[in-house]
Amino acid sequence: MRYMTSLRFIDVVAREGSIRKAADKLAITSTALNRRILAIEDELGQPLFERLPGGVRLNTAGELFIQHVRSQFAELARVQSQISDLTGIRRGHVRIASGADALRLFLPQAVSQYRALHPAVTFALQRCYGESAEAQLQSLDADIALIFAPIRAAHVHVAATVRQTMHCVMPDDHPLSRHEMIRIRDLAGHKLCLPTSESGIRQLLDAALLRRGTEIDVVLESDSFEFMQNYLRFENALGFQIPIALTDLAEMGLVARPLDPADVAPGTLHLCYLKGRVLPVAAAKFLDEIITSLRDNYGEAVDQ
Amino acid sequence: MRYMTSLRFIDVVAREGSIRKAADKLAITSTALNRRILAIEDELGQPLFERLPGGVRLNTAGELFIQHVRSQFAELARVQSQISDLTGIRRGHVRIASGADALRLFLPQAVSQYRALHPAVTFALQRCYGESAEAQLQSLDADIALIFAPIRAAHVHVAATVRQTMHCVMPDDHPLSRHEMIRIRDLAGHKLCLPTSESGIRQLLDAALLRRGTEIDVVLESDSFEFMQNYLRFENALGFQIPIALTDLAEMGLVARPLDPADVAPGTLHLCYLKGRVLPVAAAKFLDEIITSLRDNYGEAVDQ
DNA sequence: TTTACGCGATGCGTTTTTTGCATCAGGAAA
DNA sequence: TTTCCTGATGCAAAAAACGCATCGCGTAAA
Repeated sequence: MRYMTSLRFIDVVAREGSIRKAADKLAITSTALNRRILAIEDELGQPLFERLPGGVRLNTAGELFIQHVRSQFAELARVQSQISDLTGIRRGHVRIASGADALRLFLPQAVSQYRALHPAVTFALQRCYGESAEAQLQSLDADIALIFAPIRAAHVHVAATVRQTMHCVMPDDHPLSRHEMIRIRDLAGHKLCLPTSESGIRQLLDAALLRRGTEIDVVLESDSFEFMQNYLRFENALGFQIPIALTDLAEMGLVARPLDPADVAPGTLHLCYLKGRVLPVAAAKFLDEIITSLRDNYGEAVDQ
Repeated sequence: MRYMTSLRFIDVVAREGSIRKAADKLAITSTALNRRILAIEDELGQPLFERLPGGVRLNTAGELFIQHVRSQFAELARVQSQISDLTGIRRGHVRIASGADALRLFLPQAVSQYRALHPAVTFALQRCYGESAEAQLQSLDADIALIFAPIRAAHVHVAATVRQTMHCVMPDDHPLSRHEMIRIRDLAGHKLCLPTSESGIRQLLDAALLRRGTEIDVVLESDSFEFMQNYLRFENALGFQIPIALTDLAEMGLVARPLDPADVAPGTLHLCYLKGRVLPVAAAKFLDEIITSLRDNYGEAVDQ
């Protein structure tokens, strides 16, 4: 919307930390941008940015204002989406922050299914870990977050949760594949591939290993599930996954076996949005779809 | 704020129901205003107003949008107020919708007291009855409402309540002035001045009179408490008031006597704001002041 | 210490946008 | 039918935004 130009500009300047860089990004000259900002500061009666030798930075007033600006954008998107819905055509843009787990199979399916019904709705999917997902919800850069990690922030509303039992992934001829359920002590002596320490899976495993005092042999660490899953085929090693991320195992000659919940506490997948926020129609309806889908596919999704 | 010009214009057009009238009010030509509206409708992708032969009227999309626009104004005011507070000087504008009761003495005192501490805060006081007060909260034309009537709307948050026992006001030489407490049946045979039927006082009285089946002699009806109070001095009649509106009785040769609560149920004065709204600093702090003051002066104010 | 570089601020001429005037088209009421 | 109101539109003038060149200032490299 045209009348929000100045606000959009201010947002970019705040993100870039520099008027000149923001001007480049916005394809205008720095002088024009600078004057817009001066004009708004003038209207507000006080500066929003402190001028540093290397650029600008929001001051306290600026922090308050930028929060307001971002909520205005989110609100406008919501109203536009609501208005579009009046005509019968659902429009909108849904921004999702998700861990790599759900990005593998669950979200691609869910999004394509939704887009089949509502082709005018577009999506943006951002891969990220727990804390940054919460940050993105708060800065209104994401509408919905789906993360496998404990929720720390009080300003996040959890719309649904799903228990996920940790699974061990291995080539189907791996010795451990004969076990129906795997104990932590069984891992000793085997080669392990682990996600990096930001991952919720890794954190649960680390906690379990520490508790049991098991010595393990980590041969590979990666933040890419896809890489690890492919890697298992070449080196006869063990990977770890939660059910929502399990995909294409049979085709790749892999199998998954649950870890004994007594050893590794099942983690919880959280579906969240910013507390107090009214989501745009498109996002709200998509959220409903995911909740249903989680419940259908993984059992005990809990509306909250 | 300059960037909100178009939104302000749309708001006025919606209120006036006519582009030309709105243009007059805004001191621009109707063509300029018309084009701004067409531009916004164009950007939104659909009209906000239906064109009638006698003007324009919001359509469904317009209703949604205008609500968004008004909440943006309220939000901006809140942020501005919050920013001003950072500098130590509290600025802002507080809009209060109140019944005539509290406008007599309580609010004048409260406002002047607050302005003595914060001279940069300005006030607007709108006299109105229960339902319209609720409407003004919802349309964001008022920040705070103080009304002596039941709260009907679910979207209103009650910040505090005060019980108010109905009082009978009369010249100090009136025969009933010898009673410590007045029963409904005592009113028979006396001349009564009653508020109009929109008033909460009148509604409580009507209910009581109906229940007791008392025949009364209404000689005067008015929506002006000041007029009625002055009138009592000339015709030896009875008026009705709640404690918060009692003022200057002795100087005017008047006395007040409580009506028996068994006859006339005590009413409740409600201090409210729109549910879910975050008030500007100035309004929020003033609200706190009023709550304290109500509690100190009228006892049992209940924070909710 | 000097020099060079990057930053935001500002004066001035140019371009784009907005506004006002005159006018049109169409419905409602006299 | 006539009159009066409404919103919409073409065109010229006024206003705002923009880009260029340049300034002052602080940091960092020479």
